[in-house]
Amino acid sequence: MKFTYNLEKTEKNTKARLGSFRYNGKTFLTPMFMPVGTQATVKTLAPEELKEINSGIILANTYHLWLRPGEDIIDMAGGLHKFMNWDQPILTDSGGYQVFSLANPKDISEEGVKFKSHLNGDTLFLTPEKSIAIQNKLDSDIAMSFDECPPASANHEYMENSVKRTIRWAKRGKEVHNNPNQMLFGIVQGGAYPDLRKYSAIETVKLDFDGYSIGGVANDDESKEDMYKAIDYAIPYLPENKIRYLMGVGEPIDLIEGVIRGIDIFDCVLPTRLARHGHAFTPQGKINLKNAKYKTDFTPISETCDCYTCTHYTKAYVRHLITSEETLGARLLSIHNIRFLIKMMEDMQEAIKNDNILEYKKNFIKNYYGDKHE
RNA sequence: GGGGAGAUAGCGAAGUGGCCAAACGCGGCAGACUGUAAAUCUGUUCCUUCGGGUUCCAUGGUUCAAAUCCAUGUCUCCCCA
Repeated sequence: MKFTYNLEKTEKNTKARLGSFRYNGKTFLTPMFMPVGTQATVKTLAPEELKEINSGIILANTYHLWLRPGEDIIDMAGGLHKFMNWDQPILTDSGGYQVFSLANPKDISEEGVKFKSHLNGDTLFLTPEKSIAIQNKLDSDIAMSFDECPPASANHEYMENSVKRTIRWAKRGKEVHNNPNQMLFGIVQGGAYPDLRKYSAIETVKLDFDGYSIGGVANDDESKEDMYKAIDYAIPYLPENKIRYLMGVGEPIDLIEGVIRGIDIFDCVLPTRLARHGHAFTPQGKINLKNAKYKTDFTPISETCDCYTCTHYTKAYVRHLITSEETLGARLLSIHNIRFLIKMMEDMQEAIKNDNILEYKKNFIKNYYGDKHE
């Protein structure tokens, strides 16, 4: 293992945690936001740009890299870090989310999951053993157990069977995991059912992973309340001294709610996807730069943001790039949106130190939603 | 000068008697997006007090009914001299 997690402190009024780890001579603090680089790249951004906005871990995807270029080629390149020129931590998702997005319920068996390749329609079969073997070869720092990520709308019976199978899969994956430099995380499922989240957490922890994640949230039409409850149901059963990772969550308000509930790391495609679609996070809420009203707005996206985009360019210019489909627009907005979320995490780290995260939340909501919310 | 083709909503382009306020694409205006099949997808785009009103180069005509048929005019493009 290339790093170990240290829990530094827990905030006085909430379950928010400040943690740290050292990697390649640098110290990283949690709570942390992980930009998503599915295909061994955070879309439109170079590693230097990610470091400049203080990114820590990034996420890559087993399924996508398995299909292209293939784990053997990445192995030949000397592993994912060398291949993509990233010397900070990498977490690889297991392909579990692709069970949700690419497969049908009937394609899921005890053995594994049948997929149709999104590239050429080939029938593929991914198993827990295969997912871990691929991740071992990719040589990421954190591998994820192969899980099923069922829809939030799944009924109790389906969810219970799914949770139990995911635990069996986790066990199978752990048994074949053999990269000593790589941590392996377990995934808690169970939807919004208290008994299943508890059961999943207890049984997953019994398998003794290097960290734990909460998955299956923010799928389909799940309400925010259900998502927060899912976290609350699982957290009490997770060990204090291990990283807790809430998978796939990245709306600003959800990051705050997650941190307050005891989550350490998050990943989400939102900042980069919204960027490509012309949206920007600002302290006063999300804005759509494609809107005509920004045509002649020669002010930065955010006056208070320290990112390269906000310190050098105007809304009108970024809007022009986006509407002209110039790739620099997506890049500048990706820089800004990721920086916005990372800055939130930095502010929350500070707030945890100062035991005033509830005040941070209150102020954030007041600015972000104004009169529209709470 | 002779022969031919055409003029449809912001643009391109279907439609060639009724099912046409008029397909489709682009552009415009908005919306969605939470472990990325996602630089994608959705809605909307003549006017309207939502009852309706006014359109398919112009004018006149045929018809119960015309973007569609006929006549004349205007303009555009192509070929030959």
